[in-house]
Amino acid sequence: MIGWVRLESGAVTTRSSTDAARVIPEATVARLPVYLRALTALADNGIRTCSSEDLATAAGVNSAKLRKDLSYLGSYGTRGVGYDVDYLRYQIAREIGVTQDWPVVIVGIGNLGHALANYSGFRSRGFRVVALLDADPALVGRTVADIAVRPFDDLDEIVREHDVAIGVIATPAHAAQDVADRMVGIGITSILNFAPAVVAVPEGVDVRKVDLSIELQILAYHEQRKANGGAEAAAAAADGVDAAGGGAA
Amino acid sequence: MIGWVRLESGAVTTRSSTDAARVIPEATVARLPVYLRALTALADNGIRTCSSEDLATAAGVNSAKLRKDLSYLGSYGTRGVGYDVDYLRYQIAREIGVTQDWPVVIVGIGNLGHALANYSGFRSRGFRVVALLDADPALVGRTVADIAVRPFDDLDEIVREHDVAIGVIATPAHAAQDVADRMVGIGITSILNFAPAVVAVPEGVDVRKVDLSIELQILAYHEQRKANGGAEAAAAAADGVDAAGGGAA
DNA sequence: CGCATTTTGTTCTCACGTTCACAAACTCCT
DNA sequence: AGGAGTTTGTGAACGTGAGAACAAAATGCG
Repeated sequence: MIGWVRLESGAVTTRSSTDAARVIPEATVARLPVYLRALTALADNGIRTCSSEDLATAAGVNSAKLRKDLSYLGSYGTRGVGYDVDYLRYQIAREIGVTQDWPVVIVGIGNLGHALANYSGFRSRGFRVVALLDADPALVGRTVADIAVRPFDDLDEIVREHDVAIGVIATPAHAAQDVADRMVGIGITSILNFAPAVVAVPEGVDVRKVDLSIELQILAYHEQRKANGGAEAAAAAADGVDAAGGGAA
Repeated sequence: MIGWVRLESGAVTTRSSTDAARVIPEATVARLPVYLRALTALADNGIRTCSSEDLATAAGVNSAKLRKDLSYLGSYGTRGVGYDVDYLRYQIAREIGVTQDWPVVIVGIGNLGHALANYSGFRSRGFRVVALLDADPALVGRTVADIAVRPFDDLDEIVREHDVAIGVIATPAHAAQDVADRMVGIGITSILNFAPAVVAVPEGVDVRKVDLSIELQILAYHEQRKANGGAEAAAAAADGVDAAGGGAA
């Protein structure tokens, strides 16, 4: 009976190139880029093979979680040996979709937009900034990171021309929803929002939010709890609650 | 027997000013700053009272979750009426710890560090940048956001002088672990890491990681799945998996 | 005063994510 | 070839989080 449950033997592999029961949990998806980076670091150090323990250490997770995460992609390791660094790296990159190049537009070229435009990590990881947009006429025409800033109204044209699917919002909070609406209207289906505001989008559009001050506030909360070394903190620590959450990596 | 298990009846309320079984789930802690911002927005619009439904909409969550989150803090609403905006705002701010001012240092004044130093959202939310540090002598002495950039070696002195508990790392990846070690060594217990690297810290130190390209990679994954409009995507959609994860806000 | 209405706070159930523990599978050595 | 040693992949137990649903408490109206 157990033999029948295994999915990668014989008949099943005759499916299309991408294989069977492919529902990767969101938590796993969020860690795949971390593994990818760790593998790249290992490869740069000339390491050809690694165990789940090695990779887990490099990625800052425990090895059981790593193995389970990888198991959602397929069986890319060899028991008793470990993983081939380059092979696994390619498989993860393919799964995430960074073997191809993704064009992105950045809207809002203030402090943060400026920094994002100059951030080399995008380019090196499969993302290409095809345009910088800003509604402020004073900024339009300036060149940032070798890219000319264009008026926000050019969004339609640019998105159509480059077939852009991913947009980055780096505007002040009050402009964020308008920008998002406009992006969605043109067919952008993934948004990375740096503006400190909640943006509502229709179903089918993904939004991820990066909020600098929220991260600090979360740290402040834990910091405050640590500082209150009183009775309640002690009680919490006794339960092992202290190290919970964003704790030791 | 069940009666004995209940924790908040009678005697327990005679504890110290902060009340009893105070274990706020990490997921809730992460949302409190969002509620805080939504409340501030409501207050700015002159709204004095709101229902959980109103606030939930403003914060982009559902009202049941909001009420449950708030219930961990205490009973600050009035049944049949709703919440007093200012009162609730103060309670959340106090819980997070942003009624006081938190001094922070930023290490690494490159693209991103520059943007962070200029980010007004920190100051307005209870965080004060007390120093900018960089190891590069060429940057030291420059002024960014009205703050002079100082050599990294001044870290000890600055942290002691201002009693800094929170450090921000905005260096290149290869320097991140060194900076973190140094920070931890001086007594910093909360780190916000923008460098694209995993930093290991001892227990008791909180690290939060903000990684721009990882966020894009997560979006790329979902984008790729949407694009593969084939059989597997259809099967996933039938399960309602499509909108999962970072989906509609 | 009592009743209908509103809205909170809480309980219950289910789904998701993490961790443990172990069998399966591979290598290496004798 | 066979056994000892390694390491993966996964089943099962556990803990946390989300959402539905409802009881409790407040208001307002007749």
